[in-house]
Amino acid sequence: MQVVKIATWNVNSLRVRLPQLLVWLQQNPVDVLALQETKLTDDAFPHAELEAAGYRAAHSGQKAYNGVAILSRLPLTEVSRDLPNLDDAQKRLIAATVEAPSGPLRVISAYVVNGQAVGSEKFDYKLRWLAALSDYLGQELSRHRHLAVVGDFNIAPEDRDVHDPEAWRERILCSTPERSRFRALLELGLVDALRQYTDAPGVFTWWDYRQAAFRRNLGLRIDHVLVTAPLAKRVTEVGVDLGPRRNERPSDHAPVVVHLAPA
DNA sequence: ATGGTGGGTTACCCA
Repeated sequence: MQVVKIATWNVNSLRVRLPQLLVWLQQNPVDVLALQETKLTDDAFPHAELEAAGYRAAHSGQKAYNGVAILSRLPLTEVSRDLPNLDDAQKRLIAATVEAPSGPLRVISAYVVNGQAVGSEKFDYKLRWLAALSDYLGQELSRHRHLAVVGDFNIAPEDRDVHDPEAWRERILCSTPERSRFRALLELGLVDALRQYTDAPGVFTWWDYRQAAFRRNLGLRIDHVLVTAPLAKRVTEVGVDLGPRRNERPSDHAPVVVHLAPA
């Protein structure tokens, strides 16, 4: 049986990032790649280019904003694009079952609401969206033993995930209500794969385009891979690939990659 | 205290 490699990457426009994505997949032939912020309608999704690279894909997108996808070298079944319990026009969630030789793996690609500023209307929408995600994951966990929720959570779970915790204290991405909602996801029975792998501070996945934040490593860890306990036992490696963030015209996020030993 | 950068579209946008 083979190791299964899964990754997640907020590409901030798949139209702009597709060439970089194809290069990255060639160098990092992961089995599954979840994307966020494709910013494409479904009819504009580059299925042909990805198929030529060996990947089929399920996408849920819209014009200009949001958009999530799951790319896979293995068959995808049971694709779902709904977030129950929330009347939401924004395309922020897609789920599919990856039919791996070692057994089915449920993958959910999520682009959590950014929230703009603590206390704003968008912040309220973020908290409601996270509550609906919790409800949905509760249902999914009752059906799928090997499940991974991956994507841009727009939450830095702890101070060690923030370059300057005092400057970010109770600000968007770091506030207590957001961190409580993130902990609630873990309390459903999910494990933060990166934190199972390492206690190291200063592991970041996002750096603002402004103020040369990447060069100065002013980052936050807001992209995550959450796995069920049976999957957590199979995790052998978790890493953030800084390579794509060094590209010209990069996404502001870096990919997170997880290796799973055979079941 | 502000604004900076880079996606998107042509907006009092979104991150």
